[in-house]
Amino acid sequence: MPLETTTTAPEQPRLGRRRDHSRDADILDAAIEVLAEVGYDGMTMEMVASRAKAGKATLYRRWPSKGELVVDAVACMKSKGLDADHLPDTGSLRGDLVAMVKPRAVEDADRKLRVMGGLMSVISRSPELAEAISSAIVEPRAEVNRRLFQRAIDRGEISADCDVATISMVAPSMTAYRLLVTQRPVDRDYLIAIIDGVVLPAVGLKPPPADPEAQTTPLGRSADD
Amino acid sequence: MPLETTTTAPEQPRLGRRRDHSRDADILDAAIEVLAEVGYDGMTMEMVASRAKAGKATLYRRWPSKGELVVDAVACMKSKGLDADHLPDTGSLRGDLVAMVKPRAVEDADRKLRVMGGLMSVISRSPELAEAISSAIVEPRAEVNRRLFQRAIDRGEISADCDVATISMVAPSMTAYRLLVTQRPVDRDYLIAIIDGVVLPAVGLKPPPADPEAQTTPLGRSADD
DNA sequence: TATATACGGAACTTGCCAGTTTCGGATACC
DNA sequence: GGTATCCGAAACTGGCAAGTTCCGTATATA
Repeated sequence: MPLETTTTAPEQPRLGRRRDHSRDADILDAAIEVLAEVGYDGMTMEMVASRAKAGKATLYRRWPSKGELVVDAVACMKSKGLDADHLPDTGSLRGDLVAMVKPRAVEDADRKLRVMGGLMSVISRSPELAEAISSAIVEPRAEVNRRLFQRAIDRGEISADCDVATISMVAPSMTAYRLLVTQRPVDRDYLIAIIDGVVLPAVGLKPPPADPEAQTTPLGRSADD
Repeated sequence: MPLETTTTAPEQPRLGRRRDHSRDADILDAAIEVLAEVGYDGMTMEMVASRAKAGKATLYRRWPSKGELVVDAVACMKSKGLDADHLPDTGSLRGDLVAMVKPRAVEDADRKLRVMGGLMSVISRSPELAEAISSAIVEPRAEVNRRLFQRAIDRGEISADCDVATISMVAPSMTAYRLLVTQRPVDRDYLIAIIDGVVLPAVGLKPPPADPEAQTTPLGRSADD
């Protein structure tokens, strides 16, 4: 959902063409792609325009500056990905956490992390961008985790004393560091290792004993995607 | 330790002045400061020169390009900070971990993390810079943790089965995320919360019961800085 | 069909910054 | 003291990218 781009109530032209707002999404998607690849400073308006098969002027007709286009593009990522209101309930915390590890979700998180990395050096100097990143990337991810842990508390699986705020950040932090700093892949095995080796112990749960047969978990991989 | 700046064996001038290599450190320190504040792309050679009270030409007499100056500056941070060969042994893993949490060390880590954040978007496109960051910032920090855990294994305090490689990354990852992404302070309380709430449980240790009197820990704060 | 408008593309202006050159002054060596 | 060399300061060059303007074309409305 792009932010309001026309400042005042748009006087509709009584003749001719209207602004084609369907192109906005293409442009924002192109911006996200470029951001993920080369970062904020490496990104040029020319790159975004050509990737969206648009003219540079078209970009400036809709956004007043590169900075605002980027803020808008980041905000646009909010809608995509996971929805904290419809989390599948597997009956156990480990089940819930492992259920989050699906190729589609991993891929989405990967892209968001790369975008975040490309914006890292700008975050500290642009409160608007920092806010956009927080509400589009950081908070949704943390919120999902918080709900999963709260649910585990509610069903009596883990103690109500545990520091949910901190533990919700374990997986996001470690995946970000792994991908952006050490440049190693964040794949299913790594995510399971974090769940079983760090997150579950932190809430006082023992992970299941290592199964010599299955690589990761017997019932982790589900049919959908 | 700056890398070799003169390419060939330097023919010493038989008359006049020699190059004043004592200024190298000032310039590299200035570069680190600027990097921490505005990042790679925000940094200009002009900024570095003026902060080091040097001329821009002086910078280019010693480093052939901005990129190599930055790689050298990052490599220079390696020597500072903790030394993995002389870690104090408090007799327990928790004691060792808490002993790392000293104002001087926290401040040093803070600076290194900010520099890393300012270089984040460049890492993926410059293997040399990635290597410099890894060997100056990432590896030393991880190595210290690995030794502490290995020592705990050796003294029989924790199981030899635990995933040292992964757990060594918990604190670095979470502090980096906290400082660079959520922009909240990495202070003593936060570090202790990670140690007691995440790291120790992950290796199968129970943290000491909460002491209603002390804010953090009874014997954590030591005399030396 | 006529027209007003948005479109893509390309030329253009402007400002910044990497990197270079020049210069007068300082300093160590002979 | 003479001289070779390094220094800091400042002027300069060249390229690149943000942002603007212009133009021929496409298209939705009347």
